[in-house]
Amino acid sequence: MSETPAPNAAASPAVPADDLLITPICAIFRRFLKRQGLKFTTERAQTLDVVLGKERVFEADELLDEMKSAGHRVSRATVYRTLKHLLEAGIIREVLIDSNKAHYELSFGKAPKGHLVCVETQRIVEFPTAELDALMQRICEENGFDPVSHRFVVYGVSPEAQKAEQAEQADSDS
Amino acid sequence: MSETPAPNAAASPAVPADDLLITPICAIFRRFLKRQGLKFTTERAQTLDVVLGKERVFEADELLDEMKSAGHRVSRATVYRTLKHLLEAGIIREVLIDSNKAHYELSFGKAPKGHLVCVETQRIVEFPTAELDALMQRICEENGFDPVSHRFVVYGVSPEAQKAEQAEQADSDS
DNA sequence: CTTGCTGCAAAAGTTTTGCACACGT
DNA sequence: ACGTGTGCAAAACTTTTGCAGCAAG
Repeated sequence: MSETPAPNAAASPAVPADDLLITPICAIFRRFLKRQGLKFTTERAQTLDVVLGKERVFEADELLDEMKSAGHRVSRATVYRTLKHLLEAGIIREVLIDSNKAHYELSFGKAPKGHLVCVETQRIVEFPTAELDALMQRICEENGFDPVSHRFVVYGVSPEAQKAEQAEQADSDS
Repeated sequence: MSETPAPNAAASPAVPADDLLITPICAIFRRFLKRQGLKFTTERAQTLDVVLGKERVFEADELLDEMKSAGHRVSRATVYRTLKHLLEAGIIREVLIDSNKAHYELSFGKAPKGHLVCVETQRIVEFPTAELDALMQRICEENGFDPVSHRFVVYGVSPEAQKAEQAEQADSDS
């Protein structure tokens, strides 16, 4: 059951480049489904809708909660199944933040981002990764690989957590 | 229950730099444990021993199997508990390969490595990441973070998998 | 109508934990 | 002796799956 991680490459054959900017993502998803002999159901539409509202990294359970809050009646199973399709359609991509649960982000049309994660508070800051794309190319060439995507995660202690730590120190001194 | 990912930084205060090259890792682990008021047990020694033999990325269950093969009687629970301590001691680090299970590698004294993963065969190639250390510094400075570590994973299609794919194409043409 | 989809509940896979007993220091 | 550690089995969590009824094309 080892899972193929976010095959962004699948997005390229999915939609002609020209359509990328003018076609609503919803239509793109519908086309993707049709091409695979799959159906565009209410649940899938609602899931996509909530996903499109996400500006940051999210996880499956969080998405489910948000959908229920939005008044959509959808099962956990369906959310997981739909996330798989959104991955294959290249509309979202997987972000590796920790090894316990999957994290996703909207990827449509956007360049891959780096993620700076606070090891104390789990706060996540995104940053652009222009130089990493070049590095990916080079590494792949050197090893005969065909590049698909890359992930760069930096772990550190956020300013907030640093302050909290200092406060703790002061406490133990008293 | 969110888990702190491989705090490599914990390694620095653990052992004076001079000892790094002359002290057996076993002694370093023992010291680390003593400092924390923990005990150096047979099971922990055996786990460290098997871990030291690993040249590549490994996972918890794989480690347990290998230990049993080596004739060590140890429980799964103890392996997991010991991995936590090895992480804190900075002797191993976590490698994010997929979001279903944790992967580790021996990190002692070694610079962080990048990983090139084949999305088809899961084969992993390591590569050095000198330029990424500098990038980590810069990103952390820009955001007021205190750098701890970083992970860079590139996904691609390995030469083997490319060949297999071409063979498949040829098949469907016939 | 035919085929795929949903929800439920159960299963599967990894990691954690409570408890009684055993072992380093 | 004291305070940790260990093993076991159960629990916790995320993700997957089988199945019966339901809905899209």
